[in-house]
Amino acid sequence: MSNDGFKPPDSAESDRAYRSDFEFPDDWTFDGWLEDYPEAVISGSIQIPFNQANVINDSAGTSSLLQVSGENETVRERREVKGRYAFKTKSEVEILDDGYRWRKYGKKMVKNSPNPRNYYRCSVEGCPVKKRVERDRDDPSYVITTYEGIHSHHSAS
DNA sequence: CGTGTTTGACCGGCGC
DNA sequence: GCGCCGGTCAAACACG
Repeated sequence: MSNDGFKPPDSAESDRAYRSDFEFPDDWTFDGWLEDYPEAVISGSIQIPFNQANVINDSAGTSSLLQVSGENETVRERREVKGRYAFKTKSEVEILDDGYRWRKYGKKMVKNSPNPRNYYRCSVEGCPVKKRVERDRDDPSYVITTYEGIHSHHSAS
């Protein structure tokens, strides 16, 4: 398996240096693929459950890759800490259909990155889930999506 | 009219 | 304090 586009951190400290705008706490861990977003779409219209994808953990078990081959081959990296999930997806499009409806509520330029960060909230009334979408500043062919919170519902819309 | 986007203002935390 | 920085609000706007 190729790790192109993703360099596993030697330590939490070096990883934070590598991606300093992502505030992963020191004790962030990988603990399995999303149960909360089982229907996430990888790219375009290709839709597969996460648990059917190929999962690769690094030796420390602190990060992982999700690799899916197909006509739109996509590599994803996922990290999790305390209900916050970050994915790195190789994709030309930033609007990745993950099965939920989102309402954009903000957009900011972040320091040291030429790319804006977009803020979305789940469209379902009262649902607390938010996500951020931005391009990887080091490799703009990747889109980083960070989910926060647990849906208060199960239907996608 | 219903829903979602755009965009500058606003706000709170933090370092100096 | 003050200013920077990231996150959110909300009024105006777009579009079916």
